[in-house]
Amino acid sequence: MTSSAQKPATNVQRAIHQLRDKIFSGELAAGSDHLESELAEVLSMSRTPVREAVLTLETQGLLELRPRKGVRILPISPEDMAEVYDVLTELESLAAARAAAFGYSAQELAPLDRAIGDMDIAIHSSNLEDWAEADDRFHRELVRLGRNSRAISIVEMMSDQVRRARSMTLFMRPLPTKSNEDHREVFRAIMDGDAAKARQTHREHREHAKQMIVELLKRHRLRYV
Amino acid sequence: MTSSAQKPATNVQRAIHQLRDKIFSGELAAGSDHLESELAEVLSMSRTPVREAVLTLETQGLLELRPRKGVRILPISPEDMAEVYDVLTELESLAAARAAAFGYSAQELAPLDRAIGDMDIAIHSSNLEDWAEADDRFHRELVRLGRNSRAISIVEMMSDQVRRARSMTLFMRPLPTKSNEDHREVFRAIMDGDAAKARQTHREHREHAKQMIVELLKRHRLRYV
DNA sequence: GCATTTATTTGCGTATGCATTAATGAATGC
DNA sequence: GCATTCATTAATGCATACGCAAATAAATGC
Repeated sequence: MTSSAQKPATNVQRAIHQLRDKIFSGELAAGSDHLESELAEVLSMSRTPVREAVLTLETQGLLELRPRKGVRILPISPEDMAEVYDVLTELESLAAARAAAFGYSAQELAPLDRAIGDMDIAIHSSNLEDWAEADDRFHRELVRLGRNSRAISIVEMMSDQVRRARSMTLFMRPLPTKSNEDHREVFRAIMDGDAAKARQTHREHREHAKQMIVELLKRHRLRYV
Repeated sequence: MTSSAQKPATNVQRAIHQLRDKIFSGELAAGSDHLESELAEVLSMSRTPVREAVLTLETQGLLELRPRKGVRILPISPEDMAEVYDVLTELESLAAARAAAFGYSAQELAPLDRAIGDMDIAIHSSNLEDWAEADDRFHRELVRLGRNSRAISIVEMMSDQVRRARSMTLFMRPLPTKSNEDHREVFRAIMDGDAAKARQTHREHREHAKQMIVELLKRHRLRYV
């Protein structure tokens, strides 16, 4: 569920996909270094497509190329996460405002509503994985409704980082009950076509989330690094 | 002045640099298609580094890879520019707010002030190129002061697009006298540490700019495409 | 022993060649 | 004359090979 989908036709795409999976699963641990040739062997293809994949992943902020020292899977510091969240906050809030302004029908907003419902269910059954999945869905759908392809792809990149950080800290966080009230409020503002409120409400929601996860990451770092 | 700087050590970097220049100068025209081998010949290097450069430029939104049809230099539609400006607006406004909150000293804000002064001078001598250069400088410095490396690099990409659009429409626009009043107001808010005002003022500034350039692009398209 | 120089290894950047497959044009049937 | 199939062309995706330069190890001088 971590990366997009389909059957990758080319080796470069396969490499991107598989490397992403390995990064998200932790098989390629944050902070670890890997030679191009090593990755090529693991993926059983030549260095060429691996190199190209790695270049792409570098621009996506998942890893870093350090000539002669291999590619380094980027760790996520609290400072990084603060940056990521600030960017996310701005672009998602923009999307919320625009979504409200577009005046979508209830039907068009159904996926959003459904995601909120699913989060409720997950919270009641204390299923954090399900909650995280539905939360992702909510945010992705929200940005999609903002209809800005550049914002969409930037947010996607930032969300990747959030997902990585969350996977390290999911077990540490309290049940996000308050969070879903926020979602409902954003949803209502969009339904009502209140752009300013949608923007502001969502901004506050993300600012809380930021504070929390940055805090968790700091604690996490203290314990493990 | 279009791309960053230094002496590129590797061919990939040279390729990126030179291709960027050719795109910005119009030597590689928006909408035109080019084979990898063709570009390789022009840059007098093999296809390998060109391919890698092209992959990078694709993620930067300057061109598009269309297998078997060559790489297409992306044209800039008014719709694209609206997207670009919306993203820019959010991230720059964030930077303005943060800059204000950081409480920079007058000395630290000097480059900003200088850029504003240079714009004044350029406007009085009706030198649009100089004005554009100083305007870029102002915005780049502003974002830098926001101290968010992700926002900085995203804004850089978006600014590239703006610069391309501007180079097509610079001669069509009125002298941006009002624009510099905006800059001054943003500057003052930052000096005063008024984050909310800095954010809001800058947002409005960018929204005006967006409206104007999108309008110009529409006219431009009508005339030339 | 320690520092400095020299030798060796090895990873990367780039060039080159080939197989695949999409696009183009020719040829055939209707 | 038009559509469909087949052959041809050619651009790409990838594998492979190689030289260079950085990093490491070895050797030499002190």
